[in-house]
Amino acid sequence: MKSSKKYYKIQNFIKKRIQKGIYPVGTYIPSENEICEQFQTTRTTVRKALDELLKEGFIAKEQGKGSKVIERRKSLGLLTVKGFSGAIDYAVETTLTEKPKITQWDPIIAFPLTKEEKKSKCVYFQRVRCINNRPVVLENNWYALDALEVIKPSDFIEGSFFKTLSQKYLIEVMGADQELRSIPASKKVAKNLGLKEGDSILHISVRFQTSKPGLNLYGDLYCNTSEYPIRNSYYS
Amino acid sequence: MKSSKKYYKIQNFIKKRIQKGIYPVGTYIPSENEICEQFQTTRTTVRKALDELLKEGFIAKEQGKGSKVIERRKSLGLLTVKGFSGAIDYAVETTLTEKPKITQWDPIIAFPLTKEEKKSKCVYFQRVRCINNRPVVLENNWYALDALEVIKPSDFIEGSFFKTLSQKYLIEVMGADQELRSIPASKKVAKNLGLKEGDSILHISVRFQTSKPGLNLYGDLYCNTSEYPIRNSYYS
DNA sequence: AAGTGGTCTAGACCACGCG
DNA sequence: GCGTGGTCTAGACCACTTT
Repeated sequence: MKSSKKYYKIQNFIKKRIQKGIYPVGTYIPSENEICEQFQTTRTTVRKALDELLKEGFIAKEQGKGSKVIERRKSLGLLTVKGFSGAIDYAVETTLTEKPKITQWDPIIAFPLTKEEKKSKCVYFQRVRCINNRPVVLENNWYALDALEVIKPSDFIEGSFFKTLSQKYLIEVMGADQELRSIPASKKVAKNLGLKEGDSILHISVRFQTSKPGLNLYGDLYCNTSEYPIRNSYYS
Repeated sequence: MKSSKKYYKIQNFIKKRIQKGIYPVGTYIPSENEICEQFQTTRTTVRKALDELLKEGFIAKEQGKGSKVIERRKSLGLLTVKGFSGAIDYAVETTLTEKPKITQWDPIIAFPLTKEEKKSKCVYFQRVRCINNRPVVLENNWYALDALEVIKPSDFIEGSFFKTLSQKYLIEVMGADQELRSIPASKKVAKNLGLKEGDSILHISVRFQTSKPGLNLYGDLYCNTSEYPIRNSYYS
């Protein structure tokens, strides 16, 4: 039951300190030798722990210098607006257009809910992402109330739900499934995005899995891609 | 000057044998101890080599059994038609509508070409992907002639360019960048996909990076997502 | 020169799958 | 019981960055 692996303990110890901001982004964590001493172990074990943190995207290793805390990579493959996390940065502003509230599950959700989720009420909120003061993405989100309390509007960190999860609840996004469709805009969505009814927009249904058992975040996004395409990257 | 790392040699040795089919998919590669003996080294080094192959998606480890050769994961995040690599499998048939031929670079390519690519002529081909005999995706592809000879139509393995690259040339796809836009169908594209002009379709611009230096594959895809959405998944 | 991470050795014991 | 991969020890030397 208890994972008594030494490298796992080290890995979690450091991860928690990163999440809590004790090792802030951009700084270096203690050297491998220092960690060895602290945990009374050998470099092989410490390196295994750091390798895991590397895979999870918490640190980057720099030979001759140390292991640097990095911004966790873009919520793991979340499709991003072009430039959002790239070199040419557009200023993306997020507005909370519907504050988190308890409601029923919306049948529009494209993924099957778990038994536990079906039994639970859900929390819903809506955001609009703007670039240059023009709305580009309309985003609806749901999660199970049984898995996480209703988040307060003031808790959104820079409009980001994931940053809130990570920094306030120590929960990380572990993976995502997405479905993409090109559709004509409905009257309602068109109004929200400043478009005409029938204009081509991108509809994304997404399910994010988190490190907290039972907590999935479901999303329903409408994107105006005419000016800012949606982009994503992969590497191995 | 020791030219290369031991684990790297082992890694490449095994990778080549997998690519060549000496270790077919589904079989087990030699045990760690056997590899140790063969290369006169220790398990630490062998395990480092196997860890790399694991990351690259060539093998899966099974405790108590061995390391099994697996189907390389879905071209690394290539967006796939729903069900294509999932449980409910649609039969996707690929038709080569334009055979590979030497031509000029098309300005529609959404990514900047490298200096070497600009100097080179390029190879172009076009395919249509059908489900239930109905066209769903129209796909244009380009690559630099200087980086790879003109591939023969008969060399396409199950309509797949990537399988051809892997099995015939031992080249693997290492990563991809994509841009997605929702657009109204042009007359030409509409005709190819059996749609009306102006219908909403998904336009994907993609650049695949390969393990062969200088070889990138550029793609320009038009997808009818009304019936079969495009899907992708991530995990960490 | 000192400190960091990268590679490697030569062992050990454990957990798991299977006959 | 045996072979497999998983974890771990206690060292060594190298390549790289900084002082």
